[in-house]
Amino acid sequence: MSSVEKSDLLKIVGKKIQETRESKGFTQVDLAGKIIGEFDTTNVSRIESGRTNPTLYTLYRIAEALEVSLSELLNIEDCETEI
Amino acid sequence: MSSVEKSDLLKIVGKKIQETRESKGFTQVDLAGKIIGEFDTTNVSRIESGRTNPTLYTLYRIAEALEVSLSELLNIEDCETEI
DNA sequence: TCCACACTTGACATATTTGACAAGTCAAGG
DNA sequence: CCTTGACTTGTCAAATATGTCAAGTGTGGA
Repeated sequence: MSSVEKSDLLKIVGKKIQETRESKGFTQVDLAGKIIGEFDTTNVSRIESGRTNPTLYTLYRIAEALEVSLSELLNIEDCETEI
Repeated sequence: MSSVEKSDLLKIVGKKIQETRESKGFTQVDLAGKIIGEFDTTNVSRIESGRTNPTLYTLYRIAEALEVSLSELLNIEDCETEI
């Protein structure tokens, strides 16, 4: 509910993606390789660092590659907003 | 896990947004009005019908306006994939 | 019939994501 | 040193999301 700013939202979600990826022991290269369709490590990097505002479908493909649900990946309720 | 196609994903999420909006008794106009920043009913319509692939921040703003979490709004696990 | 409301659809300009490639940083190891 | 691996950063073209306006559809009420 906290009405997070756009740039903070992107950073929070990016960090969540990064944490999930690392917890699975994947590198960004691994992740990009597992994603459906074409996907460059460049994009992984940009999304993880919050420099880009990914689309729903992109988030979905990342969630799939990370073997978690979209819902889990975007569960930012309990996130420390320590940006 | 079912590896939904892009167009189906957009329709499923769109429908979920519509259902959530209607359950709150909002019209598309109400919703657009409650969304942070500029937002047109045109966009609500396009997103609900799955004709557009919304960005993370757009989804977040919609979730806020609907008073649900992003995670809830994108919980499509239990969705009938009856497209 | 006429009007208002809710929603859809088309077109358009602008901004931005995506995808692709090249180059740069930085750390660990040979 | 030098190389390799992981990641970042820049640029570019193409596709598309967003924001805006205008017009169209359908429904229900006065």
